[in-house]
Amino acid sequence: MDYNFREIEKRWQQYWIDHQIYKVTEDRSKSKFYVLDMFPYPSGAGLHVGHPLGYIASDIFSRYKRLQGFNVLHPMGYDAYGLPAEQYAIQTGQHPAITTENNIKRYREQLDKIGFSYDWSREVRTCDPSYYKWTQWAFIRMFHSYYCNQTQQARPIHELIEVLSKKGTAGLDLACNEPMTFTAEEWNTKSEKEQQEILMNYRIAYLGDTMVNWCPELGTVLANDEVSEGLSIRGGYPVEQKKMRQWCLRVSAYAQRLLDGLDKIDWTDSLKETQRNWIGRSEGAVMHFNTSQGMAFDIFTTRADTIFGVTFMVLAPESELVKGLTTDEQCGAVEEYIIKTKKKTERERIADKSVSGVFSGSYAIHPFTGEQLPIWISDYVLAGYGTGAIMAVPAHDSRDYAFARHFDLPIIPLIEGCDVSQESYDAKEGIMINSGFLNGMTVKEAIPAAINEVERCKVGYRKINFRLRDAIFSRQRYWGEPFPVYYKEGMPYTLDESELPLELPEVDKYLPTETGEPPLGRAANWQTKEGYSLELNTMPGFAGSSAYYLRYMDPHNDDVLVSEKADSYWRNVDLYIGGTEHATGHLVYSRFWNKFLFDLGVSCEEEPFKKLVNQGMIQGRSNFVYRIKGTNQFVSLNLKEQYDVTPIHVDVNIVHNDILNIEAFRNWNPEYKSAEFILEDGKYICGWAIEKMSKSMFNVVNPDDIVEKYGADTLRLYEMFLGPLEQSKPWDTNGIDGVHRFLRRIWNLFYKEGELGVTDNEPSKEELKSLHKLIKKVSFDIEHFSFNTSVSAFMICANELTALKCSNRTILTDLTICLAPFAPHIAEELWHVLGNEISVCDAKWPIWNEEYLKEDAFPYAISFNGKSRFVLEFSEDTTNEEIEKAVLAHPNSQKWIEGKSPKKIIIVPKKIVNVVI
RNA sequence: GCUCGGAUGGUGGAAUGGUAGACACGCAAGACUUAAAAUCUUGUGACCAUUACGGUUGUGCGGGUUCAAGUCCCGCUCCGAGUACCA
Repeated sequence: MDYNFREIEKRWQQYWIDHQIYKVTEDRSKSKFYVLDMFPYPSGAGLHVGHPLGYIASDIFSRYKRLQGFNVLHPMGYDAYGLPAEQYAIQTGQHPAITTENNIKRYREQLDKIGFSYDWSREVRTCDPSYYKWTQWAFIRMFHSYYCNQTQQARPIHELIEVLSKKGTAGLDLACNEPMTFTAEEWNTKSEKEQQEILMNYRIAYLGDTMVNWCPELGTVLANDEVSEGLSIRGGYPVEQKKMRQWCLRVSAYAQRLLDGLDKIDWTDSLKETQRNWIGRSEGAVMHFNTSQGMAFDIFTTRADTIFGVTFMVLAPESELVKGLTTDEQCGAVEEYIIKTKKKTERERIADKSVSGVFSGSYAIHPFTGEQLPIWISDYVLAGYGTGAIMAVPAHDSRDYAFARHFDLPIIPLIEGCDVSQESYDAKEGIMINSGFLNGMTVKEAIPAAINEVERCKVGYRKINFRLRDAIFSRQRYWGEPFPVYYKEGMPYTLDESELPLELPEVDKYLPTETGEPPLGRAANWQTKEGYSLELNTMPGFAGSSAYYLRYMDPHNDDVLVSEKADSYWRNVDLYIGGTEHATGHLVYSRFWNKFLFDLGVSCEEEPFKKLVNQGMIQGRSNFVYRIKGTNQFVSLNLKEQYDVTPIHVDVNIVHNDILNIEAFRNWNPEYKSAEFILEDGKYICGWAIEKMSKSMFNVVNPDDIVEKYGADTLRLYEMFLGPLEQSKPWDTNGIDGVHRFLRRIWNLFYKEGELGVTDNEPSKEELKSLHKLIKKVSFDIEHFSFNTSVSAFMICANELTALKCSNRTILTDLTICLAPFAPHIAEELWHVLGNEISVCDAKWPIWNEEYLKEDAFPYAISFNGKSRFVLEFSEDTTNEEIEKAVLAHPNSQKWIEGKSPKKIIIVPKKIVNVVI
């Protein structure tokens, strides 16, 4: 019987469905293990061969854990809301729900072919009302919560209302937009609307006027992580800064906890570092400056020690302070400058490194020297960070230095021996000079000393600042979760939780209304609350993906997001596999969202993802043919130098091992119907290059084609064999024959000349050794995510057992179990061939026996002065004296000793003998 | 600019400080075939030698630690990823 993977894979996939092999329940008699993939956005292009890489790795791990006796939760779903479906809807009028549904169907077919062990009964889709009910529910809870900085947790807002009505703001430390102080009497005399406005300052989900990334092309605002270098991540359209009233989530309140939590989770250092940079904690001081105008303002600095080097102040053009600090005679110039900077898109502003600015006309007063410091306005200061104003120390900050040089402002060096004639001295090292009470201190001593003095003189206070901004949560789009919000006298109120889900209405077009309202403004007869109008924005993409891992625990529960029973059993994700591209988006929002739910008592773990592994990207490997210019003649790779040629991308699917299938090429494109070829050795050899996998490069490899040609097991093994999981690497179908041959070799251990040839005799010593070496290696490799080397270990073992002509039942049984996580179909088949009734998924992972791994003799590399020369074998109990004697007496040694007597002989047991001459 | 990775044959990649190049692709030779494919066997870093045994050299570059360095330390070069007027 031959290895007929098509028949085998179809049969066992059906068997797994029929027997509900992958369905899991909360079985408290077993330890749980939760393995999660980042769920995909179902795009119209379908899966290419790069997408399943992480899924295969997580599937191997889940299956391995299950074989070890764990109760494994391994679910899958779809991140179904997103821009591409909506853009497609705008162009074609096709409802995004239909596009999405079709794409999901396609994804599911593709995934099913690969043989994953997902419990599909737990599937979630973010666009499904029964799912987004809980996204809306979490939003309502955020709206009705505030964040207490003293206890570092979210609390229900009614508790705050009670405190405010009794004590006012006295003694409170709350996360807010603007610090406020008022008494209980003041609070109690305010109207409902005024009270609501005040509460908005404290809510975790709040409506705020903030500078947002506005993308005119997409007609929506975007979050910081959706923008890179002034362009939208989706589509690459320019993004500009605009002030808008938007829903925001107070992620910044959780900054310290998000930072601290990183120490408790098992993620890679680089990913943690990326999050630390994104959170951007910096310790420093807020300092208070009075001005010549009488008005005062605050700045933030991390270098309070450089206070004596301040020679001017700078405000961001968007800063509220600009108006009050501009003198009448400078008014025109300032206005002109602000208009000019506003016109620049974010991208232009970043690209434009030239220095610009304008003098406001007023002066700040130095808190220690009383000196007058001119106040400038420049776009190198950002409104969104700190207070939107800085003290400029040109000697020790490169940006201030460039500005000072450009406008010819004074530069005062503060560190002994530093040379500021060409550039600023930014390093925090050296001895302070020109700095009053700080003189003689090192910079490291001066920083805290300066802050202490600032606090003592009451000109400022110690402050920790975070770069992490609140998340902007509104999108002016159709295809997203509607907000469960209605407006009464211009103030937002949430729907009652019993009214959820608020379903997405139908619209006639997926474009903004004529009056510029979001697409939901087109919804006719949308349900309304007592005649009040509903919120027309929708939630962003990350809303639905922020708590999906909790919903998988209890996906059909209509009463709660997740029951206490399910949550307390599954707790959090033990292993999360996905790409690094979510480092500052999804992985921050999810942690925030989960911490909020933790504060609410909904989630019992503060961190959602205990261990996280990033799989690398799979790039494309493009193939080229070389057309001789002006002809329809193509020349093979190694002859192309003799001609003037144009390289042309050719579909990698009609190229095998870089050899072009000429017939397929002629049929590929009518243009090449009559193409002629200059061959080498009768073949046309193509050139190649590593590029992004994309349609336009004709280098997309579809997993379906690989499965059709080689089978799912070969695909799974080959994806792992390609290289280390975490590394980016190009897909190269060349080489897949190797793993396919390996599977056939395994098959041939069972079948000899078409007959099943498994025997029941005692396994030999060599067979046991080969098998147990494999068990040990594979167990170790899976735990360390070194799947590529475990595939190699399988190949070595198969080669050894083939050479030993092994057909032993006990050996083959354990081999089959080891293979099951990697190649489940063939393993299931062979497992049943061996006479087992249950699924191989429920077998028991074998444990290696060190007894079998014992060596009779160990090869010792015999080295002279550290250079290996030859190999001798010694048994474990050979004494050092005997080894020395044997080495020196060996005829090969004479050449290296050259008659001298060795100075020293180092013997490392089982490894090496080094003779130092 | 800053942060974090990485650099090993023709290719993908192995290697707890201890025989560098496992395993696989490719290539070459051979076996089986009328032939091809498939399969199997052998060889395969480079250079030198070849009757055999063998020798020299070799993990981006330059130093260092060590009996011993691809691996550890210091200084570079190049490549990749993330981030960026964050005060």
